[in-house]
Formats: sequence, C-alpha cells, structure tokens
Amino acid sequence: MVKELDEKIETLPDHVGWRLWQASRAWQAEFAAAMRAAGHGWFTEARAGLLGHITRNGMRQSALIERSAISKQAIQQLLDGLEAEGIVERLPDPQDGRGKLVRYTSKGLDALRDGDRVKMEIERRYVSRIGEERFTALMGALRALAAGQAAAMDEDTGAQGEVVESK
Amino acid sequence: MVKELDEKIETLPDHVGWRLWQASRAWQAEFAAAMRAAGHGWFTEARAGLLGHITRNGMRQSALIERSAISKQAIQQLLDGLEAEGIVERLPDPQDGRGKLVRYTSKGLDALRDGDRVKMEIERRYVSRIGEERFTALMGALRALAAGQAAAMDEDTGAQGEVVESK
DNA sequence: TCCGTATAGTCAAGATACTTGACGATAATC
DNA sequence: GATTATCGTCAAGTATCTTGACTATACGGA
Repeated sequence: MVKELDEKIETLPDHVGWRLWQASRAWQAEFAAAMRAAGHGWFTEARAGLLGHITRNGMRQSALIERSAISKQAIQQLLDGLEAEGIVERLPDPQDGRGKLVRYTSKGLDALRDGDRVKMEIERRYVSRIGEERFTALMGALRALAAGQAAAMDEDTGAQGEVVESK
Repeated sequence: MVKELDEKIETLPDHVGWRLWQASRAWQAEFAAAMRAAGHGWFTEARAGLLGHITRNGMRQSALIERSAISKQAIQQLLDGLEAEGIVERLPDPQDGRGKLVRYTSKGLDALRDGDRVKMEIERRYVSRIGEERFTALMGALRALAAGQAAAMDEDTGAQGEVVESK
C-alpha cells in the first residue's frame, strides 16, 4: 500500500535556501572540527560568530552590540564564556566610566591565527574540489547577493551594509 | 584618540565560510518572515529543518532520525511541538508495534504548499537581484560542493550522500 | 550646581533547541 | 523461550538567545 507511494518519495530539497544552509553547515562543521583538532576545544559556532566581530585592537562592548545583530545580554553571556575560557578580557574604558573594553588575550590571538590558517586550508580544499573558476563564481554570486540584500533593506540598520567594499 | 585606531578597524570577514553563513541566514530570515506573514506563526528555523526531511507521504520516526543528523530525542521534542501545533500527527505503525508513523495534517500540507510558493518567490527575487547567469553559477557551485563533500566523507554515513539523485 | 534623560553594562528569569543517559515495550533471532 | 536489537519515551542538563528590570555613569541644559 504505502509501497507504491514510496516510488514518489521526495528527495531532499534542491533550492537555494537548502543548498546555502547545507553548504554553510558543512563549512562550519569543518572549521569547528579543525579548530578543536588544533587544541581550541572551547570553540563553538555561536562564539565564532561573535569573535568575527571583535577587532584585533579590541573594542567597546557597546560597539560590539551595534556590529553584531544580537541583544546585548546575549553578547554579555557569550563574553562571559569567552572570558572564562581566557580568550578575551574585559577592561574598564578609561574614557568612559560606564564602558568596558573587550580585548583578546594572547591565547585569543593565537586562536585567531589558527583560525585564519584553517580558513585558508578549507578554502584551498574547496577550490581543488570544484575548480577555481567555479569557486570564483560562487564567491562573486554570494557577494552580489549580500550587496543586493543590503540594498534591499535600504533602511540602513548598519552592520550589513558595510560588509563589502569598506576596505 | 580611539579614532586613529579605528582607521585600522577590521571589516567583517570575506571568506567562503562567512559568505555562506551570511547568505544562509539571510535566506532563512526571509523565508521565516514570509511564512509567518502567511499565517504560519508556528514556523521556526529548527522546525523547518526537520520538516524538510519529512516526506509528504509520511514516514517512520526512525527513518526521520536517520535522515536528519540530530538525536532522536531532539527529533521527538520537535515533533511534540509540531504535533501540538497541529502540523503533523503520529500514528502507530500497523507493521511494527514499536514504531510510529509521522504524517502531515491537512494544516501541515497547507503550510508546505505555502512554503513552496514562498521559496519560488524568493528564488525569483534572487535571480532578479544578481542575474540569471550568476544565479545558475551559484547553484552549480553549491551542488558541486555538496557532491564533493559527500564524496569526501566517503564513509557513507547516509543522510548526506543520498541527497540528490537517490531515487 | 543640580536635574532629567540617555547610555553602558549587569542581573534574573524564561524559551528554544539541542545533548546524554536510562528505560520500557516490541520485534527478530537463535 | 531466552537473548539481543530496535523504537520510542522520559528525565535532566547545556548552550544560546530573549525580554524585563535595575544600577552606575555621562551629558545637556535650567
């Protein structure tokens, strides 16, 4: 009974959203695995997302809130964790008694360096997997998409619009 | 004071991983917003991820566990939620007293239909945003990447390898 | 100077989406 | 029948994020 219907079983989807999700997940899994293998066991996806916004010179917690899209409370909790792991440290801002500066520790900077290396390795693997031409096309399309999206939301919420050309 | 340092502020990253993540998040946000706007307020990203694995004919809960990568407990909890929302229903499997069949309710099928419509709309928007050629290149690269990844893990853990052509 | 208001960060509580571990019930195998 | 494996459930804990309430500091006037 069910058997005949099973002939028509759907395969997993094959639209942009699914493909993007799939590729994104695969990248993250590869990156996280490599980072953990490199001795950075504290590494998680959420933390990575936040670290991507912290400049190497350190920055105000409030600036971090603007740059990343999540609530200040979430950021604080993530920072609590990162601080406990010894990746970043929080210092009082000498210019503003209310503020705090978030800065990488040397352990954190080490992790960043490893992260850069891992990223390049993965990128190399990707290129060898699908060919340079396709890879370039992929990046071009993704950048165009991001630029289009930023333009589409036009009410500049910041953060997204400055992604590409700023430097 | 801080200003001079800000000249050297790092921009947001521009590597594959970041771009994929960014694009994936943007797609999901757009999709979820459209779904909620279409009256499917129960819609969340995690639920979408699971629903993407449930065929329209319904399937065994255990089959669902194999297909999606997450633990059976997580699946159960997601199904609990979906069942409470009236999107799916669980019936005893007549062929196996231990098993249960997960099936869409008519409300669930309605949502799927809306989902398909929304997906196509978004895809159309994407095409008009970056051009058909680029969009095609994007899809091609993403598919190649997925195929390469499936091949790379070679120890067929299932789930990933069978994505496209399986049947 | 004092006062109102905005900003920076914290504390507390709760929701969601997972995890591992232990368990009962049914099926399959020998 | 006894053993072993599979299917689903229950319970508890973790990570990540949310909203709401609060404190401390800064700033911009009267």
